[in-house]
Amino acid sequence: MSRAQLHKSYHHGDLYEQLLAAGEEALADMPVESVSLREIARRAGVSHAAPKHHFPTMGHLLGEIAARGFTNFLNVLAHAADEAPEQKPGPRLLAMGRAYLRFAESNPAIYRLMFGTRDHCVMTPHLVEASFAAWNQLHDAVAAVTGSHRANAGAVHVWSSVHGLSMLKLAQRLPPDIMLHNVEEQKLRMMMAGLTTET
Amino acid sequence: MSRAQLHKSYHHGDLYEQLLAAGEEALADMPVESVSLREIARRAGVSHAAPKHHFPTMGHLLGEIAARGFTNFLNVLAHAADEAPEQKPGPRLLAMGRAYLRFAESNPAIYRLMFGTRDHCVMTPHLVEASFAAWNQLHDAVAAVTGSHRANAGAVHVWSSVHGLSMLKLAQRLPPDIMLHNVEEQKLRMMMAGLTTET
DNA sequence: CTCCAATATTGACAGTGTAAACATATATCC
DNA sequence: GGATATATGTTTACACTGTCAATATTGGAG
Repeated sequence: MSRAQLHKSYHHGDLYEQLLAAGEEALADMPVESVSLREIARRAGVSHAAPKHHFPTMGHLLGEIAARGFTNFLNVLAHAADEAPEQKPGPRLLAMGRAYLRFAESNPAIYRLMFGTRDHCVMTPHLVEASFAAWNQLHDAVAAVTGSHRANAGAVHVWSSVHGLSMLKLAQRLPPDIMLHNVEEQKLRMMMAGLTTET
Repeated sequence: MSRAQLHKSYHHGDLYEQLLAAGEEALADMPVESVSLREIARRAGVSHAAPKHHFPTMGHLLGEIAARGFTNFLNVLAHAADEAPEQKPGPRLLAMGRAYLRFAESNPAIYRLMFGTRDHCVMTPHLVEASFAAWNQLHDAVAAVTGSHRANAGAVHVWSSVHGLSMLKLAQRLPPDIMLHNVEEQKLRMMMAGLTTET
């Protein structure tokens, strides 16, 4: 056991982190149905039962990955709002909407995990907290546009819109010739118009 | 083999139909992660390999179930439009929107299958056709409101809205105290307002 | 230095989807 | 009508999965 000490000890060090990283990696570069607990363990260079000591269940591992997805998501949206061409509530919200669509498109597997109908991931406290934080962020951005009355309905309206569009695109349930960039922009504007129209 | 002839012969008769029915039944009354091909075969009273002679793959079976879901869905929406309190394009579309939300809520498993990100079901020709028909129905209902220009963007807008709301509710990604019936109605009205506002 | 708790491995188990080999019933042809 | 081919069942086998129990190794506290 002389030189093994340096490079690779029996105990892994921070397998917890490594498993999360390996999981995100796997979700990013292989078909989602092949992402198994054993595959993630393989990628972390560890036996198939090792994760048990860090996550009671595969669902908990995926839940934690989803939680990270949410906090990353929140940061991306906040950044987008701050980079909006004009620092007023409307343009800020619109910039967040565009960033939302971009996030879903470029992180499809993690996005599905975040909003999956709990087929896989367990509602870990971290996940509840992170997803709630994301909701609050959106809610506040909407409230800045609508005023505090109608903020709830407004937030539901906006989130439904961008989430629905993201999911339809991911699931490829839209006719293939329809989703030109232009249509996406028009759709976002209809969303904004519905928000600010008094009825 | 005297009396067995009457009740249960070796050959099943129409296992194809029975498998679809058993699958729908299973999706309706057990947690989705327990719906396996073998479970469906069990429910149809047949060995686990029997389905192979009717569906090349479990994905194809599920795809066919999803296709049926879509045609049922189309009928429900058409009926709702015809029952709208006022036979004008706006009220008809609104009635369809409400029916959409109701359908998703009362058929959660099949709805998830229909719009799932192809984790499970295969894009069978039937499925492509049925989902395309549903899209066309919605597209026409929207076009009747907006006129043919902006019909594409309008249909994307409407479908995204109701689909997104349905999915968020199914996935329970909305704060639990927020989704009062009132909010849902407000959201639908914002959707309609966005549709008809010239920008 | 010793011993314990933490954390890894190995092996087992029930369950999965698919495929191949085998059995039986139905339909077709002579 | 009886042989036979085809459709459609069953059984068995395989590789894989998530989880658990038993075992091995290690780092750190006393």
